[in-house]
Amino acid sequence: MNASPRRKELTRLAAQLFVQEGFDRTTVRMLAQEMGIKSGSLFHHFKDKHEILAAVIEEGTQNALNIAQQALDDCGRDPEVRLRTMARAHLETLFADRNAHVVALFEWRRLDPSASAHLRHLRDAYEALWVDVIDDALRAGILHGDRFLVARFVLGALNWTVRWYDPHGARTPDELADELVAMLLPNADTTNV
Amino acid sequence: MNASPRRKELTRLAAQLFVQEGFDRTTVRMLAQEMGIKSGSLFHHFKDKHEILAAVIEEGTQNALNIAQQALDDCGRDPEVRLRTMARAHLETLFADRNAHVVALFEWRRLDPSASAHLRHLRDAYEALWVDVIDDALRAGILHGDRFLVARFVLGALNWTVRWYDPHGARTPDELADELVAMLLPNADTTNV
DNA sequence: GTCTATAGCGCGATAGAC
DNA sequence: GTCTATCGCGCTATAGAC
Repeated sequence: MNASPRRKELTRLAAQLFVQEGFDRTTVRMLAQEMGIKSGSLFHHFKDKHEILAAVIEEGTQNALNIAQQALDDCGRDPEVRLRTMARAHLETLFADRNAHVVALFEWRRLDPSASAHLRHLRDAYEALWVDVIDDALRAGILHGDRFLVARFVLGALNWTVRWYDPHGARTPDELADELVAMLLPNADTTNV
Repeated sequence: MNASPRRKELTRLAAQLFVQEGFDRTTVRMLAQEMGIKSGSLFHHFKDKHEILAAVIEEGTQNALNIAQQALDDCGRDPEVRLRTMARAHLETLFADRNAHVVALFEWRRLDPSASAHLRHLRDAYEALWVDVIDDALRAGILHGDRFLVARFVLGALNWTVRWYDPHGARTPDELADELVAMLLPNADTTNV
């Protein structure tokens, strides 16, 4: 869609507010103030408030997809390494890149139906990446269970970290990802990472 | 607090709407209609909209605590069984009992600070139950990792099921709980449940 | 305990000047 | 591309009759 640098910047600021306050409680006046303009001017860039949300979610999901794909391309073929790579990439987009991916996960239901239909393929592509990696791990015998269930349980564990994890606390996001993988693959040699 | 049967019933109806629409998008007019009264009458039972949320969350957390505690009391001392029991109890309060516990998990941040402070001990008690069970599993050597991290990962995986699991689909909530435990304890004999 | 009526406010969005 | 000004609506909550 429209991807002017200005609009990109506004989308980035919107993502921050949507994470802090939630979409419903974020007003167009708050968004405008954060962007240094008046609320009326916002509607020159976006046709309505929901289009801002769609832009944030598209950005967040696309970014997660790009980062995960890139990381997978660079990490070799070992199933355990690939699993750890995906977990790290996921937490990186949630906590380092920040905001847009969190909004995509937690405000998806606020999308209007047409935007949701348009963005579903992006989300599905990201989930497909995960199912592939899980599948490799299942075939290698280092994980067990139904591929879709395992993928959703692992993603759930990762997504929920948004609610309790402090990225500036004792553990880095990478360490947190490694702890999750270590819990799932107790027999692997992960003590000397 | 005030726990008249009438208020209990209204709280139950409110929980349903809060899950369907989210707290912010649920209006007092919608709540009143669902309860068969006019919106002004609502404020005879609750001093404001936030007090309704606090009542729902208290109900949901207390109920989760009661059910989990009861289930643990009845299930013996085997660490694996206790873990499975907790997972089943958690999904039962999310999908069978329905609604109030879901609201407690997903709308906690909408509580005003005083209500949040007042209810924190309930949530902590429930989490403490989980950490105890996880601790037993760690000491028995059937799970590995940091007690708090493992508890939060497992709870995250369970909580996120609200976003994708259909309790009327192919798997019952109990089966889903068992699948999660089977993923975590791959060496246990769970094939003949 | 529920009603009617409405106060008072903040919201999303628009119009037209610059 | 941003401004000022404002419309029209729906929201939470209140007041007072019944």
